[in-house]
Amino acid sequence: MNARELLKQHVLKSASLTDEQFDYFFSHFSQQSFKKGQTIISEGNEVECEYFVLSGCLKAFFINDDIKMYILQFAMPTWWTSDYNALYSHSRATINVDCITDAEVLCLSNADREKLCAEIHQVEHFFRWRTNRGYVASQKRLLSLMNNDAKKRYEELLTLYPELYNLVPKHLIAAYLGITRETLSRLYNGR
Amino acid sequence: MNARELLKQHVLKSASLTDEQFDYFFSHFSQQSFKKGQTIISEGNEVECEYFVLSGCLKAFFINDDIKMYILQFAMPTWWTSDYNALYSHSRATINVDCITDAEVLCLSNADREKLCAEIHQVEHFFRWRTNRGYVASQKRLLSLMNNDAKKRYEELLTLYPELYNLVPKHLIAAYLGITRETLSRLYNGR
DNA sequence: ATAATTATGTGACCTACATCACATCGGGGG
DNA sequence: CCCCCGATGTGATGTAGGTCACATAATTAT
Repeated sequence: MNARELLKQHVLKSASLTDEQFDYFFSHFSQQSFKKGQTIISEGNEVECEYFVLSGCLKAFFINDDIKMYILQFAMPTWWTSDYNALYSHSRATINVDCITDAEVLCLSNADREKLCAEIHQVEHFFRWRTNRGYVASQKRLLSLMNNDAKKRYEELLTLYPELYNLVPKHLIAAYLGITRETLSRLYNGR
Repeated sequence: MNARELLKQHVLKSASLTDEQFDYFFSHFSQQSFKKGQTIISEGNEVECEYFVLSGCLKAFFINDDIKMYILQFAMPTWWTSDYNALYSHSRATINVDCITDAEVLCLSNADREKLCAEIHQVEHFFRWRTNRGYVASQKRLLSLMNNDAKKRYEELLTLYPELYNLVPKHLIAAYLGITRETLSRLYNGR
């Protein structure tokens, strides 16, 4: 499926746009290709855009003072990602986004999103629901982090996104779960 | 300040409604009063409404199988709360909301919110931004939970919301931080 | 193909926080 | 006014997961 169709099917799930409206909406996106390992957003820089993943897999992550990485989000096809804190508040990025595999994305600028939301009520509706779902998912992950031990969180992740198992190196899975790669290795190799 | 003015000032921060629009918007809210300890949403029941806090302090919390409580959110004046997962997906509540102090709230039904969002573009805009901010806050808390130890999280919480210190019993602060009351006690009484 | 990274496994030991047990304090209802 | 229960403090001990160290397998670059 091409970029236009993939985005269209995704958007129409939660908003009803006419064909003309969608074409206008789509005209504000630019397609970009990245190689495995390339950085899309890096800490300290301005953040202009959010990204809709067409193919491949990205990660949004934070590096702390001890150079430990924590992964906020994996982003696979039809997922959106960015440093939303920086994007919404027009501040510098505090997280990074890069490519776990080669990837293609559609890029939408903050200014264009706001313009489109103001111009087309249904676009605003779409973005409200996208964030609603993100918010609920984030709350669930918070609860899981407080309530479940590492093993349960690992099983939960693989149940929710089985495709990650082969796609993503284990030390990144660990960084998502909030544990070390050693602990993760011990979890599935029985202590 | 009365309920109408408090909500109006809150809404106008991120949306521009005319006086008539706001009056219409406001007419869909119903005011309710609760006593300390009263339950507003309880696990297993249908969730109809979300709540805008006028006065007092609520907590949204989860109780796990071991009867341990985890607090997802405190809600103070001008904050919104509900079980959004249940509310949005029309399922039964998996979390509870009750009153830490006597409280007054404005109650808006899910159906009315959607109706208002569809009727008034600026209302949809308002709710999009409200959730945007909630999403960013939730991501920050996730990072903090993974990256910082209990002491740092405690200091962070008190810096962000100093009013909680006198308002909320310590065992609830602990339940928010994801630690036991004993550990919290040891943190600020130097081991 | 070979060298150089990068990812993963595994042991020994350490630490933050949990658990359990019991003491004390303080405020609201009878 | 007193009693009782919820909130808090504190010690002794248990444990999940972290840290460090080193070995080995799998990719990537040359």
